[in-house]
Amino acid sequence: MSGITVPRGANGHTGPTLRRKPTINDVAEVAGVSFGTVSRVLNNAPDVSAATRERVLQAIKDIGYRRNRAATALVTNRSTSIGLLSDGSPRFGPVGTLMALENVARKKGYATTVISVEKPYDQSVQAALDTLDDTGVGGIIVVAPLVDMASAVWNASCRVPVEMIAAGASSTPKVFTYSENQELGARLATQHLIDLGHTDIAHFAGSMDWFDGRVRKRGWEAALGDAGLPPGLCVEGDWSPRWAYETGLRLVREGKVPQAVFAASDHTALGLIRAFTENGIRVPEDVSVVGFDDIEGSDYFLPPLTTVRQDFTALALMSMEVLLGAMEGREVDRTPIAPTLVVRESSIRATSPSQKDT
Amino acid sequence: MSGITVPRGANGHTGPTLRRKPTINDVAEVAGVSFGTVSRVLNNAPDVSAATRERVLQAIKDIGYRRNRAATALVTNRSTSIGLLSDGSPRFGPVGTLMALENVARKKGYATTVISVEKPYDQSVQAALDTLDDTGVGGIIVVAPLVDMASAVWNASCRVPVEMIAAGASSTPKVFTYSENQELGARLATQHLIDLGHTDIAHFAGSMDWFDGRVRKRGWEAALGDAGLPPGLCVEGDWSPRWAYETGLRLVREGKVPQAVFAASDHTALGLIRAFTENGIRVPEDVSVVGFDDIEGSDYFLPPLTTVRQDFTALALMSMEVLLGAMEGREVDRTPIAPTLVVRESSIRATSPSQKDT
DNA sequence: ATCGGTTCCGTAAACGTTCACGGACTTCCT
DNA sequence: AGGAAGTCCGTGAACGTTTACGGAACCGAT
Repeated sequence: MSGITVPRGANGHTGPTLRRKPTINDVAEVAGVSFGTVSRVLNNAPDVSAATRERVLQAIKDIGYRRNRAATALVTNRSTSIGLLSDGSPRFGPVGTLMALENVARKKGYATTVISVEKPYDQSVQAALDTLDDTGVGGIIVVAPLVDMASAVWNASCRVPVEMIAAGASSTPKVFTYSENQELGARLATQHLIDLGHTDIAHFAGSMDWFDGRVRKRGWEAALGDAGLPPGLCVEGDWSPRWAYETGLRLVREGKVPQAVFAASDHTALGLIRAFTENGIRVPEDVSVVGFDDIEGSDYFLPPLTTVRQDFTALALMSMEVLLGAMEGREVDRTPIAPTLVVRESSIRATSPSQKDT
Repeated sequence: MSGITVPRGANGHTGPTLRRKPTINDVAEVAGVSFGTVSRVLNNAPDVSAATRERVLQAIKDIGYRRNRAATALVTNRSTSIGLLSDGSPRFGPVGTLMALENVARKKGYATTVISVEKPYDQSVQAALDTLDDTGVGGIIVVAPLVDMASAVWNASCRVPVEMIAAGASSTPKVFTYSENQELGARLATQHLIDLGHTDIAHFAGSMDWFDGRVRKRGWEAALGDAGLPPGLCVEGDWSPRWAYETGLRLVREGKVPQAVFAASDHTALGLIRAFTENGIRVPEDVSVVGFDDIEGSDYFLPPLTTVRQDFTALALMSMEVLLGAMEGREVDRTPIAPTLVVRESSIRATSPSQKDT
């Protein structure tokens, strides 16, 4: 089983395989020109007649020539791929961003190589940045929802431009950031509850280890403050339905269930809705809840969830624009994307004045 | 804004940047040896004394040398990265697989470049394969849940080994497949319902455009057949909660709600549970339902969902093993991973004999 | 002292491109 | 007719490695 070696350059599978990758010289030969000319048509340089260009193009097609990226990268010292760095979490936001990023990169003609990092970020981030640099990326976008990870990025050094997508983190000379305006999203959600007549609005926060958690909480506070409302109950969790369920349970046990709650994520909302429902507290009749993320299926929760949706495609588009700008020395506009509120059935007008009113 | 050009090799940002990437020659110079020797220690070839090796290593560290992958790739004609191809869908299964794949690749010392394809697969798949080949990947894993995409892969040609992760698709000489044993997963789910005493077991299927949809349905049929039970109602959808909700509604309208249902995905289960619950049909008291996927939060659905979980990490590990095997001409074991059933509260023992019994 | 064998290291060619030069034609003007 | 100015194309060097080859220095044995 293990003694079999494959000749260099060959591979085990059969089918319509080429014997050897054709080079620029092969093309030159069949087209009857010099390799220099082929190179010119490849980079569509001006100094080549229409006739020979046609001939070369035909030759390229005939023998199935494809440009060797390694050779090109070697001589030009610039690359046609960009690096993506993320924490390994399969969470909704990061993954959505990643997918969208790959999409726009491809459409702009860049390949993306992604690598994810793990827990002791101080080491892993620098290593990942280096690996990415090795593979010849022209720039790097890091999706850094965790503040630990972000500070590792700040401390790291890198030859190529690094952009960080991190809600509410600040730019440094070395790495600049871009993000959705999640604070606005949180304000939208809270304001919606306020507009519905609620005055006792609690927050089931996400983890404060995440920028998203921090900034969503800040938005909630701000909306309340602007409306002249006292800050409601705020509990800080870890985004999980489990945590939300358990603290939801605790709240009903202690008789502290609020009139309305802004949950930092749809998953959080899911957990607390279960806690309430299981105890005869109806959503939205007894308590309104709004989530954040608009994950798949949130429109079919019981009840369908009012939530805020982020536009990952727009985010990806913009941040790619920003990175490309940095790579080419351009300056680009960097106003953040605004999320939108989507109103469904989990939030409803306050019927009675809040029980807590004096 | 556009007249500014950056000197070649430089980039806009400041910080502890290196002026030029040090080469093997720079190392040689500070170590006082020839570049050949440096190359030897880099590839830890035997013919170098401990003393000079140490000196070279120190020099490498001192000037922060890193090997230029493009140059290496150019001369060795083998690469240290593998390509990942997927459809762009952010669905649970594919994304989970992708993340896991990246993880094991990294741990094995391979970078991954991912690219996703869009609708007319006949063209886009071949193009993507070519692009991947261009970037110098040593092999490609395509996550092909859609049968259209898979056949595009079958028809495409590629120099490097291609592996497809597609449940229940067959291998061809050109591309070999690997997958979880999802049919087993579906059997497990259905058998669970049978063990609970249900005899009228319906299937809310996924899309038949997906291997996963096909194979999960097959598993349901097989389990029923093996138990000597008549095939129950089967409706084919598109995985969405919306579809499941609406056909769930139709079923109650037509008085056809079954005793138990195996839903092809958790999202499907979510939709149909809402349809039932809204109409006073209780889950699990009136109808048991089991899902498939174990998505985040399914343990906090109302009620917590019995479902089947796939081990993406194991899947990724195995398929990487298989691909690496193909790249190196080895043969490796290819028995599929078995998913596991996770029993929660949405499925319950049948109380009365099925209403449909004659 | 000479020789064969090790051990270590330097040298040159090659990988497939890009790019700056410069040369051979053609064309057009005076 | 004799350039000058274009137009098109070939040539050579370079990019940073790997690898095969060969040579210098040393060793112990004759």
